[in-house]
Amino acid sequence: MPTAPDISESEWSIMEALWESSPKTASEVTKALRPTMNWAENTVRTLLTRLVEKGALKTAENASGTRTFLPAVKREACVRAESESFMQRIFGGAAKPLLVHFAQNSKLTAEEVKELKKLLDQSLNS
Amino acid sequence: MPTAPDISESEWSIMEALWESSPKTASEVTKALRPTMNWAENTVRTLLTRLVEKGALKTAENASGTRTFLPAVKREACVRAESESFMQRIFGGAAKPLLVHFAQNSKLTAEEVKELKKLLDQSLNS
DNA sequence: TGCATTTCACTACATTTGTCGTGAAATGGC
DNA sequence: GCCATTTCACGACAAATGTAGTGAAATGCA
Repeated sequence: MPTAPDISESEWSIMEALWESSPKTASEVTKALRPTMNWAENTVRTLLTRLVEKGALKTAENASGTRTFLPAVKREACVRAESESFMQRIFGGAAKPLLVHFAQNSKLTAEEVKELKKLLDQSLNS
Repeated sequence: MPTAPDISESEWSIMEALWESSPKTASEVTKALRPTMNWAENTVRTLLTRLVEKGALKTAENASGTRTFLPAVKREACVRAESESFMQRIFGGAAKPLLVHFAQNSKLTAEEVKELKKLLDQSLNS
């Protein structure tokens, strides 16, 4: 399994677009992101290139001979890596204070609370 | 209240040392961090200076005329800001998937689970 | 088949971050 | 009062990030 590479904030947007649906050409990625990030196509291309260098994306030829991009690492793995590093940085690596923080600072519906409590229980006898 | 400034990873270590106990002189901070980060004193001084520029730290003279540093922003505020930005970046701003992720990926004791469930309940009728 | 458009590989350039080094200025001891 | 030590203010410099621009090459269409 490929170790999740270090993905910067802008790069993360690119990854999201491709995790959501891939493969995509550079201009398709640009279009997909157009509503949120108003990036020039070259900006997107630069980020795509860097992500390929980092091993976060792979490329493939599509029918019309142009290049397409697709994830080389699973979103879940990257989320885990980022989460781990965040927890390390801000909460000294401890899950509990982190969970306390978000439990206290989020407004959740009764439904969500029920669901989370169930998950917490399951995390015990597994 | 001062908006929490953007604090980088290395800078965060400095802040922790000062949140934990302040004021401290530059060399005191260096010594405090020595076990973990093996930074040259000048490195620490640079980070201290940058943090003062960013408004994250204030300075004061101590008895012996040398400068001491102390936080200008509360840890809780910075934690909140970092957490918010992390949640935004990785979980699209939604607390539930974040909590789900950490609930599933952490090994918690029965005690901690109980405590967290209580907090979740409280987050409802508040 | 010649031109307009798209794609790409390079280069660029300002900021931020991580890590110090230098050299002057201030201080504490003797 | 003089020297060794500390403290600081600045400058330095490479890597990572954000955000493109240029110019050549490939393609699609009239």
